Amino acid sequence: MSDDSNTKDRILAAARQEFYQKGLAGARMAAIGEAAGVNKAMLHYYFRTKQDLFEEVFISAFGQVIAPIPGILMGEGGLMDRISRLSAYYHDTLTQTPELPVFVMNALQAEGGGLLKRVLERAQIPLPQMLPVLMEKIRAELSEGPYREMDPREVFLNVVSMSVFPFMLKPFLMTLFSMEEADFRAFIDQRRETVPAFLRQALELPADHS
Amino acid sequence: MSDDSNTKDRILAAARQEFYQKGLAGARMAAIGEAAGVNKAMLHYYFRTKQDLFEEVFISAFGQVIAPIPGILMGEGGLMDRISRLSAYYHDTLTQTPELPVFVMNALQAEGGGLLKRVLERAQIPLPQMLPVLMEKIRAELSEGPYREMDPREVFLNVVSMSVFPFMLKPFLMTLFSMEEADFRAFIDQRRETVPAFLRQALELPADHS
DNA sequence: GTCTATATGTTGATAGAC
DNA sequence: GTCTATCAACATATAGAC
Repeated sequence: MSDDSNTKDRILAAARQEFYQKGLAGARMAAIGEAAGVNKAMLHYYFRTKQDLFEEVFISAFGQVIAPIPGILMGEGGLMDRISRLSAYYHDTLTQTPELPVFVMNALQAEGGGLLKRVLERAQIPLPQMLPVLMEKIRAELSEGPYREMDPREVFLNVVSMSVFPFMLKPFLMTLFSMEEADFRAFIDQRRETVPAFLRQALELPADHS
Repeated sequence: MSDDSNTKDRILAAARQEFYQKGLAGARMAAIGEAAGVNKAMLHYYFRTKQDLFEEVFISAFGQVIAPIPGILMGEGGLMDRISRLSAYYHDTLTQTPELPVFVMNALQAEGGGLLKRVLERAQIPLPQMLPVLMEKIRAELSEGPYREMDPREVFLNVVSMSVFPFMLKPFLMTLFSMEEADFRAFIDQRRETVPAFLRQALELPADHS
């Protein structure tokens, strides 16, 4: 697939770096070419325009963020187990690529609704169709199991918020808490355990003492 | 202060709109001028360069996001009350300006650590000095009150994550959950109550039944 | 497929009249 | 303070040789 000896893939990898950090408007085709070890002209040979190259990168990033959701949340195990798996998935993905969420959300905010619609059509992403089913499943589990009453959309939202947002705050946290790279890593790593525990405490009813 | 009959303030207001949505690189000086009802040249008359104008806007946005934290979390009342007030503050601010967090975090990611350092020096923001005191206060309250053991930084992080991140997901949520503007508003408004409740359940120890 | 050279269009910024 | 006119500096994109 993404072979580094393949020119097209080297360009894509370089474009990812550049777009992730600078966004569509801030990215420079020359910088991408240089990082990929080829001339600017090659970028246009493989991907007609900057916009096209950008959307290729965006679709892949977008997929990384939302494609795994249905598989994880509709998969095996109890509700809390699946929630923990989703949280762990984001933790692992974003540990490797912490710039991902800011890139995606900034693109969505800057390029307007058109981008999202185009991407949902082009890339076959099952989430939009799955989501109502998913929410109904969670709603049913919440009302059966020993859980507090909650809007299933809010459960979903709280899980994602606590799992993803701290990575976006990385530059923030490092400055405010006087952290080095290793400190941040240690801090964020402990959340791999504490986030699911926190969610469990918030969602589960306390054991009956009678 | 920000008087609409004042040219400088009209420019600042227009710049905010433009920078919030498009970021530094994507924003156009011509667009800002047009929105402010003045010529491009005026922007340079009041704010020498695009970069200067941007940093003016960024500092104000950054302050809106973090300046109120010490006052709220060091203020009156119990821990849960102050946490609820912080959550409510973000809720109200971001209801009016949902683009704010993506703008701030994108700027931080794109412009690198230099921006943050410059801003913390220029704008007198007390948070960095206050934060250790704040964390120690929370730590003490957690160990005294009927709360679960937790890293106070994580408490802080979870509060902010659940309060802020959903606003960043606005375009996402509207598409995925098939919401109109009014639907989103209703959904996010209910969180003004449910988020503090969720946090309380996660943090407080269940009442003793004996 | 890959490069050099160049066309073409924007954009931030300034000079200077009013 | 505000405008018009203009400059200089990129940056994307293409043409064409190898």
